[in-house]
Amino acid sequence: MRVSGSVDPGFLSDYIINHSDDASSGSEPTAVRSNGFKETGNDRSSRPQAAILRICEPDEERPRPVLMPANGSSRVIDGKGKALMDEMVEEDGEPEDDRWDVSNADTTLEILVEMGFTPDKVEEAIRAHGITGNILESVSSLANYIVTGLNNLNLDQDHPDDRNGQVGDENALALVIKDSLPHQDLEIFKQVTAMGFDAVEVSKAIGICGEAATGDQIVDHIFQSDASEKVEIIPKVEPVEDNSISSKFDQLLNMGYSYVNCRRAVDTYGQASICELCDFLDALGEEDKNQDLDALIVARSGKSSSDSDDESMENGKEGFDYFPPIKKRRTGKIKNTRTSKDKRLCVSYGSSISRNEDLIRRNRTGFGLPGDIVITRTLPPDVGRPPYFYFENVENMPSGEWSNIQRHLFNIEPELMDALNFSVCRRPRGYVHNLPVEGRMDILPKPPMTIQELMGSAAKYWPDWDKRVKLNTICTRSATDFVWRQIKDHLQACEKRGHPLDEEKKNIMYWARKWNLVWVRPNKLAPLSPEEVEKCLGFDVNHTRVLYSPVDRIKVLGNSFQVNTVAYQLSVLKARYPQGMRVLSLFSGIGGAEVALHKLGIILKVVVSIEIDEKARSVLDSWWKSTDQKGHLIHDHTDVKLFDSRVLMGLLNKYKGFDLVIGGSPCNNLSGNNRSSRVGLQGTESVAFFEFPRILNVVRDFMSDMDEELDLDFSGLLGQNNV
DNA sequence: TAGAGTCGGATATCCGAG
DNA sequence: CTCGGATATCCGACTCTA
Repeated sequence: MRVSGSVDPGFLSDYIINHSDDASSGSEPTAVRSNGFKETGNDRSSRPQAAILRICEPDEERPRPVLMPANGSSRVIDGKGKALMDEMVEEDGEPEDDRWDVSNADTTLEILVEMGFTPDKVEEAIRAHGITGNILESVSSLANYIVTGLNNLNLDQDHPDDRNGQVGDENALALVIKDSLPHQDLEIFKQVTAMGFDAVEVSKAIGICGEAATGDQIVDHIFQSDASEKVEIIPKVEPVEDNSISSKFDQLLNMGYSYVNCRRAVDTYGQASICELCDFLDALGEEDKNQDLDALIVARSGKSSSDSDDESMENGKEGFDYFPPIKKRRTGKIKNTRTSKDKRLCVSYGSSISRNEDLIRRNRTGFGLPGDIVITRTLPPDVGRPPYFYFENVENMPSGEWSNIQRHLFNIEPELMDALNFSVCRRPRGYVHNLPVEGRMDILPKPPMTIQELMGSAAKYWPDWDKRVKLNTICTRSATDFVWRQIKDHLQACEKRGHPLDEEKKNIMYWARKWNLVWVRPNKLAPLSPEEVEKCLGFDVNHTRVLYSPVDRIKVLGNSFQVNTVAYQLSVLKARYPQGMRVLSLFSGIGGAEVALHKLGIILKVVVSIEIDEKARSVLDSWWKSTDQKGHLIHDHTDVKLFDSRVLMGLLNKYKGFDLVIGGSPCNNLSGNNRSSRVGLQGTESVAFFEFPRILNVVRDFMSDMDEELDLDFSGLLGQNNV
């Protein structure tokens, strides 16, 4: 296990910069969070770590919530650092390290004291570590040195006598922290640091998340914050009294392991201790090594974990509802079954996968298909609440881009779904959403599920040697004459001869698969018609007819959702919004989301649709009119990049918020089909993705503020009633 | 490890309207 | 003849699957 306890250099550099600025100005401090929102000193939710850690006397009021250190404190330190360094040189001689720099000693000492460390502790750390020429490095390494000791504290010691020097310096600092935190914060601080998270990170997270934050939220924040990426956090493991599988699952989740990995761990080794499960999860990160939990367990306890758990699992006595019935665990050594594909997925999704997960991913069944047992999931309360959001994009992105998307969408793992399960065509997509997953339902009528169903009477021309039942992904372009030249000779030879040769079959099938060609007459292949594509994607026939040009119709359809797939995932909204929904539809295209909601029978009270393509907009307009919608379609905004907060706030105020933010951002720079500019999310078109979280956050903040106001109104009413 | 699949882009050429 | 829109042609790499 790696050593925990490090300090975010980013925070420190900010701190140092702010420190130097503020020391001279003395102005009311204001910090800017990474999300761009300003935090003022009067807002308790913005209470930064420096304030939390600041030392205060027992009778002193809680430190004022400022990010900058209190003015004047440096005067106390003035000269002490340099004196200390001089003393060390006198004692130990001049160090050989040329980075040893006395000039920064005062500043480093000052900053550490401002951060809340006792001068004595800082002095001890300096004596042990020295000071380099770089202030940031010095502060970071010294703070780590001290905080590592802090993490090992027993914070439950609460005897007043301890303050009088009966415990060490670290405990003195711990008690200072206790004094400067309200009871609730302290409990959370203890709870989260007990998981092994860095005390400074925890303090910082508590400061940002505010008074009402739960332990889960603090952990989430740490993982979601940019800072967390720079900090290697290995949870420490405490013995647990509650040995139920669900409890272990919760604990592992709270420690910050991914949902998928937690599932894998308890699925495979539900009866192992938390400590062992953590080792197993850590081992998953060792991609090139075969890990064997049994061996770990035996090495630690001398007893195999496989003795007793099979029985209890078979009995299913835990009643665990996080996932389908647990399979009997394997005994003996665990082979490293992870293929290179798994490893790539690890990079893409930030987690590793088990055989079951592998199966789910290979079939792209997400949290379960209609009729399956649904795999439920747990989202942090703050993430799982309305407004709901739903983001879609191609599954096969350049490596790491799904991870990037996740980071901007509350670290929710994408649900991999292939429209093949709902229609005749492949369409492997990733969906990041905060929708509930229980109670999903399919919409009727179902689209054709096989090519033969799709082709109707023309199916009789299908040769028996073409074994295709499903189509490949529908793209934005059809086959051209070039394709015909490739297969024309083969087809003509077939016609003359009456049957194809193996080589001809192979060539014909290559192009037929590549361009989704279907048999429309004997020995005659053709690309799908726009009407057939509409059927495949779950739209009504002639949904795009308003465009007239088949090329345009194919293009806008190729960029669209598969309606049945999306409707299945959105179906949970039907019962929740019986009066209808207010929808903010980004990258609307031809209205796949709107059509899905409509087919679900959800009333579209308001749809604010943003789509840059005029042709696609005209399709949605046409559909809206043809289906006689009673709600409002706001279709004035074309470019999400121009959809700024001012405009958005106007709409939010007008409609009192949105219930759903939905959209699939451009995949141009992500699709494997793109040969010239598959550069990832930073590409010219795909960069528009970042507008999704930007807009979503504005909506969430607005809705959150509205909820608070309602709460206030409600409490006011209660008060009146009480009177 | 070979085969298969991918919400595509840039440029050249064609064609019809004015 | 010019211009603009539509169509044709050429362009691999990355990733998953069996």
